[in-house]
Amino acid sequence: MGATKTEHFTDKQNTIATLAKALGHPARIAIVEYLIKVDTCICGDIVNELPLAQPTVSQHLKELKNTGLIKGSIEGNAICYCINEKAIEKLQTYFANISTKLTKKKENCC
Amino acid sequence: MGATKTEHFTDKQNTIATLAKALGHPARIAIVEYLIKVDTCICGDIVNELPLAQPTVSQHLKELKNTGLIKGSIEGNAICYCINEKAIEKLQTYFANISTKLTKKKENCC
DNA sequence: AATCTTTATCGTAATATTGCAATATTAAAT
DNA sequence: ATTTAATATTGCAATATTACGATAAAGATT
Repeated sequence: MGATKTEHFTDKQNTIATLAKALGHPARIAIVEYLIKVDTCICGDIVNELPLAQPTVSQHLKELKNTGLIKGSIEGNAICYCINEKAIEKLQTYFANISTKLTKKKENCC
Repeated sequence: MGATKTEHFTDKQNTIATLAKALGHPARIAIVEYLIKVDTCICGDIVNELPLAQPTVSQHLKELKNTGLIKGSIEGNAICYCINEKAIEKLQTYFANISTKLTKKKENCC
């Protein structure tokens, strides 16, 4: 035990959960926010932006990349990371949808 | 080590990360979706809706409650759970905001 | 070629999460 | 008062996550 039982849930549920999980750490939120702030892909100084050791940052970047939230391409001896807009859009759409459903909710609630 | 270093990040970053983390499991996504689907707070059969043992579900519900994503009130010998719209709204607003920022992005990107 | 810079990987320790059986709790029903 | 039903808590095993020092890899600079 200890491993998530993904097989019992729908693909969509697993996808959203995976994306949410990837953003479930303040460092990774900070990375995503930084990439949006700099508004470009010419990066290479993400480590200096975070209050964590370089291997830790590298690990968080890897995780964001694995879930598809960011993209990275080699650019000389630096690596150019940037947001994957499609992944963010998935989350945006998801929460917009359930938010809409909630506003249509009857008032028979606590 | 092993514990998240929340103290180095902003309150907002920690808040969003906590909410995202709570939704970072398909079972908890399924619970939230179910609560939205039934469109009411008269609950009491969440356990039967999920492919997990009762203690496991109870644990997931506790986690959602701790992060403020759902509310629960005792109603006889059943417990009435429902969505906390404000928490969902926080996420919705957050992703809508960064999504907007992304569309305004220059095209100097990979 | 030797060195510097940047990022990744390995190894490891500390902590957290997931899942469930067993048990407890609490209120309703008999 | 006993039983039933619904949910919570405890205890524990398996696994995952977080963090970082040490080291490796690879292109840039000198």
